Amino acid sequence: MHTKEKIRLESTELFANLGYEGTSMAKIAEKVGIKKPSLYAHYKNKEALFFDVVDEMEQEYEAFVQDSLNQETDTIEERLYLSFKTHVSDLARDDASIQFYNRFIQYPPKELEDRLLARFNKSEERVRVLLAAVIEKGQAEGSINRELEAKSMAYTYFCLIEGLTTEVGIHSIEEVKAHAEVVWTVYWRGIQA
Amino acid sequence: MHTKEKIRLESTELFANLGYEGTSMAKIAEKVGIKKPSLYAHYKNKEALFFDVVDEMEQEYEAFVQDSLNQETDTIEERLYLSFKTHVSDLARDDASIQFYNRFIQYPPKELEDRLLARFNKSEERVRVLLAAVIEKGQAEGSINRELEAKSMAYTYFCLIEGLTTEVGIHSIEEVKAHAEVVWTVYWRGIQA
DNA sequence: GTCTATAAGAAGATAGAC
DNA sequence: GTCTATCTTCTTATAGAC
Repeated sequence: MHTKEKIRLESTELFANLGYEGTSMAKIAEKVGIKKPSLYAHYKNKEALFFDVVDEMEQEYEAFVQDSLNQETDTIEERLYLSFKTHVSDLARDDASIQFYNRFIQYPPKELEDRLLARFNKSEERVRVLLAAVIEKGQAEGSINRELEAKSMAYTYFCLIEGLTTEVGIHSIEEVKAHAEVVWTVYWRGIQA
Repeated sequence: MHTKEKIRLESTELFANLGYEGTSMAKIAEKVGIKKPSLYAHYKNKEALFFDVVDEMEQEYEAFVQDSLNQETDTIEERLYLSFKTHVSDLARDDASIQFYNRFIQYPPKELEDRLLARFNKSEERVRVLLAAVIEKGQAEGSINRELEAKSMAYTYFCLIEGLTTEVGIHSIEEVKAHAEVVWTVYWRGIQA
């Protein structure tokens, strides 16, 4: 693996776990296995390194949602349920990219806030559109309520995912997975025709 | 106001907005209007100051939930809806205590993680019990589904609140409030008898 | 590209005068 | 209790040899 890739990989994990201020160039260098000044041969400064990670995380997150929604199922209900479960499994899997995304969408470092939120906003919108398309299919098929707007139901879906994401830090994986089942039951009752 | 109170007040806001690492003793001192070393006459160190704020925030959060649930209404549905709306309004109100609570429950500084989560876990459980009691009342009255467990429905409620909390950073207050209405509609459809 | 050495500044915290 | 002065450590970042 090229050094630059390794820097991106290790710093993703550190940023996700320790935050922006909590991650020093020294820690990154140590994990990569080089000395601190060598980092500056690959990135102009800490900010440039961080935004390189942001770029990659956005792409990964969108690809993940797309894949989760493209799984083969008989009904739209199953498709949504499977996607929901995949999301939850991913939370539990302690995936650095998802954690990175969730951490900085909520708590961007003050000096990078404007640039970060502009990016995340667009990314969230793209992802919501993907889900709304599946929900609309369910409405066309007649399995999902037609009085509610598809994008409203998509919003609620991501709202629950984000709520469960919050819980991951507090509760055990098993608890979150059990809670996710309950949450899904309530959600499906809420949107079904 | 006593200096110690002012320190607690100003540092709550700074911690909530900038995080633990992002908040320096120098910044706190400046906002309070004293010099940095004077802080150490009131608190042994930064950690002690932080945990003093944690204590107060927990109490405030639990009192807030209790009050939101004790509002006078005709039906349990209205009572839950009103509490939900109060919660959302509070998110939008940019309240430092709620933001503090939500920030550190999700992203505790690594070196304080164990002590913080132990506290928050107990606090969350107490709050969930308060809501479950109201939901059980709804079940007894017949307005809320009896096949689902009250505490599961309480869990989903807080999951949605936490999801909406996440959105506050990204979207405008108006958008979040509009989303909250939609989310409530789906939730109520999900739990009603 | 990677290293050693080092600068320049900010962080948490303490000593001791008033 | 608050201050000035100071210490130590850690931070981001650069200079320049190899």
